[in-house]
Amino acid sequence: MNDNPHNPDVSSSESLVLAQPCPIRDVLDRIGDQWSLLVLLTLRPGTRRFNQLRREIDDISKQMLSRTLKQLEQDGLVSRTAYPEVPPRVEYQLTELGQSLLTPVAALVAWAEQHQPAVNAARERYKHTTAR
Amino acid sequence: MNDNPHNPDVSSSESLVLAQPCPIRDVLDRIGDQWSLLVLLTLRPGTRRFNQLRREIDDISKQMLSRTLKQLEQDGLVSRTAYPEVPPRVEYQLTELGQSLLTPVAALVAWAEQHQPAVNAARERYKHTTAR
DNA sequence: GGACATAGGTCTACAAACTGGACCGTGACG
DNA sequence: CGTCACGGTCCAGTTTGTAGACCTATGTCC
Repeated sequence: MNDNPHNPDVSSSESLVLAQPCPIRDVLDRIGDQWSLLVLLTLRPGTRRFNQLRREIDDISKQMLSRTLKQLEQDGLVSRTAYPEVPPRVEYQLTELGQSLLTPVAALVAWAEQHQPAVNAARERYKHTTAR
Repeated sequence: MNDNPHNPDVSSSESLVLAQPCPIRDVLDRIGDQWSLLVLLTLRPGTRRFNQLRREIDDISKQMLSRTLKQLEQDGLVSRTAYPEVPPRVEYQLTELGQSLLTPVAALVAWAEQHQPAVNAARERYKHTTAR
């Protein structure tokens, strides 16, 4: 399969750093799951309760929020505090690790804000130049 | 609904910056789709052909790679050059915009590498403390 | 005291997204 | 002359996400 005669020396020209068990993949798979970054960003200003997060993110389903929070907690990015009251009260907040992640994420958000016009322009251009 | 005695003044404490039509969501939805960042990172060292990308990323399906590349091209992050040869040759490379995005992404990757032990430790801890 | 609301979930159908493999057309290799 | 390779697309089947009913247990209203 990889001893292809047309394609000499493939293995050495490809870096293959992203082959499955690597830290980049590992972390990217977590935060690149549509919701995690959003939750983290929403927690940036401070502690939030479950439904509060849901309202702020607005189009996340309960199940996904629940699952995402559980993962973030598992990864040590968010801490969960449940108060044994009725109705229950549960507070989520960033851990130190979670806050440290927000630094690079903030850079990403800054990029998004800064380059949004360029992206939109590219999209417009694509619509016009597309041959299909 | 928001006159909950435990939760005074909810509406004013919620920032709601992430309500749907916002640049953050817009860009995060693109790059947070499991594959886009990976493709971008794989293109970082230079031009790549379709199947070359597929081999380097290794567990991406043809369809998703095709779709992801199309989106990245649409957003002006990647350029596509098809040579009318047989068998066809198609080269993808980062645009300037795409390269500019890699700066904050690299910061994220650096975070991932640096804090991977902490994340793994948190996962271990979770496994032990969990009551279920 | 009985109905109803409330917070934080979970469970269950149903819908959307993703996967793996077949397929396409044409030229080069064996 | 059969088979492989390239860059895709298309289809069937599996996985993932969604909306909404439901749960627990108390406080509030009447």
